[in-house]
Amino acid sequence: MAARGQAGPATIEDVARAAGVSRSAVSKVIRDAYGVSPAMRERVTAAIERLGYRPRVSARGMRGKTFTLGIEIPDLANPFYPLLLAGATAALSGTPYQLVIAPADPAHSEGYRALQALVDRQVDGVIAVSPLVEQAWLSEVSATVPLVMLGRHDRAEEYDTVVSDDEAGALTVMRHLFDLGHRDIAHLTGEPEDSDPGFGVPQAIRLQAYRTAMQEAGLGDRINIAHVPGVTAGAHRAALRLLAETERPTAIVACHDEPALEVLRAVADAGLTADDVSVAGYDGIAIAGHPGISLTTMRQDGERMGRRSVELLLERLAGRTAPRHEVVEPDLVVRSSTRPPRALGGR
Amino acid sequence: MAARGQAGPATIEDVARAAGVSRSAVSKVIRDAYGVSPAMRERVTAAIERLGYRPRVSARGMRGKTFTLGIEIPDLANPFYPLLLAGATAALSGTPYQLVIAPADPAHSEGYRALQALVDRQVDGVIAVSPLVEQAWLSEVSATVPLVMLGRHDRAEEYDTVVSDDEAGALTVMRHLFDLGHRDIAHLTGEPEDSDPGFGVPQAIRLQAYRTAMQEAGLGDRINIAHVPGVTAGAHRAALRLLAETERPTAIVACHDEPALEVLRAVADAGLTADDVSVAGYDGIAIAGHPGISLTTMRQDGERMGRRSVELLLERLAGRTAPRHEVVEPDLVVRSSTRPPRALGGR
DNA sequence: GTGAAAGCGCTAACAT
DNA sequence: ATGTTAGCGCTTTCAC
Repeated sequence: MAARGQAGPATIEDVARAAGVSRSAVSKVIRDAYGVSPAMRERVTAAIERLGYRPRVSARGMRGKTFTLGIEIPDLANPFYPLLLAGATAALSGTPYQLVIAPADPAHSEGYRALQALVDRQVDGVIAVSPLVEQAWLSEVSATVPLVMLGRHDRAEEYDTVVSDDEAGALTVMRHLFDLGHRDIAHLTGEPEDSDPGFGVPQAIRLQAYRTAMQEAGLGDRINIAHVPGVTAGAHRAALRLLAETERPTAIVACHDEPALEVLRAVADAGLTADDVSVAGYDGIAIAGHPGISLTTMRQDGERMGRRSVELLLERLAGRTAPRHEVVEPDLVVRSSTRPPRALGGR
Repeated sequence: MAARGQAGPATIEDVARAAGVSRSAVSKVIRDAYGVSPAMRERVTAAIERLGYRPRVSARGMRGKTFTLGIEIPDLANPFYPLLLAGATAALSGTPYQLVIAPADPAHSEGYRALQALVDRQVDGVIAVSPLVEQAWLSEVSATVPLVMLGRHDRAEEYDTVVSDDEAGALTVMRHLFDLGHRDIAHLTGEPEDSDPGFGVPQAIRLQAYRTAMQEAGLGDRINIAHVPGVTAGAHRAALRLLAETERPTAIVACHDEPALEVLRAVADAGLTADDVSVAGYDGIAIAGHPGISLTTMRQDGERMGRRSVELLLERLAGRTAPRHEVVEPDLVVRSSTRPPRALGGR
């Protein structure tokens, strides 16, 4: 497919020579800019084809765009994130842009590194999913390149945001449990430092909603929060501890689905069932719908969130300057992991 | 953190001026090349810090390396792939290289597009996970940049490969089922075109191993293969069909875990249990260990595979020229989804 | 040990 | 409509 002339891949120069035209002519053709006769376009295209020419993105980058959009993602192992990617990729198909992902270990607040790596590579736009980077730093980054912060509730003037309505979502879960008759509801989440930096991390919002809901239901004294470092990894043990309490909660709400799965595992390991303790998660990952799991959860439309993020970026590249802040509504998916508490005669 | 002088981010020129040295001096410092006095290094470092200078990767790319390794991955939704990424990322920490991921929809044989996008971006090395691209094309690519093909069994002189021993793995699953007493074992896999292009796609190897095992067990006439387009999406329906057969199989082996989960769902939906039909998958994804799932599977060490791929790339960058082909052994994980067939008195 | 200068492959402003 | 040319920010000889 690529027939090279001499050393290394063909350059724009090679194409120009082969087609008997100038470099700028070739450049115009590949960018389909104004001012090329059909005849010339024809010859150039043929030469490009024949030489298997591919423009070097680095070289283009020096003069402007790289046609690359970057997204920084923590923990690809959480099945919610690939949904964002699917949406983002879909929104990009048909455009000349390519999406590249920079993975970032959330544990070490590596978001900075990954985001910086993307910026260093001259991406034309970035999406950040890291919850734990400073707002000021993000503003600084967005002076260089359009930025969308995905999944955090703090708004800034400099960059766009896309979030799900975590407060409404978390309140909906609580209402669902109250409606079933639950009163002793525990909440399982990460370390306080991780959920409190003040810039509206989803887990922090959901935790606060839990508190509010309990208070307003007059259950302030039954508030029971398990802060566990490395939520997903620690959820199993933390849940076992909750289940061993003398006043065992009748329901456990986890800050998202991954730890919720661990809670379900703990319930099973403790020899209990959904009749003994109800479990709810958050995100609506696919496996929650499996009959063996059947986890009640709030579904977030990750695909839509990813898609919107890309669209906001494309708008910026098209010239928009006013910030936009999108909110996506989640919806409750009730499954058999939540049932009335036993005392009320579970079904 | 970044105090800019005038317009746009600082360049090497700005740093040179600020430190009162030449551009090449700065260049030497940032690459820590030979020939810089401690005094100069000191001043330059200070200036870099003060200006918040970051070398543009595009500019560096024009003269040589981009310090970027690319990996092309189909279907991030399959939890096996993030394992590869975790391994790859881990192997890269401490090196000056950054990993970028190019997602590729496997359905459209988009591997070409994603891989090409990476090459266009001048990555210093690529890992390809796409099973369906032509060997010849890969060889061509590897003339430009070191390439590791991950998860395919065809060997080439031009590039390195990392695979798991799929034949041994698939045979092990079959032996496990035979040992339990199963004879009517069905195999669920993708479309023949997807598994047969001749370059050793894992699914094709596993399918062949199934055939071989059945033949050698004298069960050639009970071979029962369901080829379903879009395995994961189609597995549920295909499984229901298998379960409705008059000579219903006592065991179903799926080509990997994702479709196996769908088979489990189908078993439940048909009102059956693991006592009626055993199910096995392949890959050893985490959820297979959940009590609600408990899927028997062959575990592949994805983390190790990702790590080795990166290491092979780094070796190439360090000068190795002879191709290397690594094989990683999978191991059987027995769970409650496989039991003796009912006729034998399943416990 | 340090700096001057020549490119790397493109794009875009400017001739023609 | 087409070609000429001046950089973009860096690395890398090669003099000093």
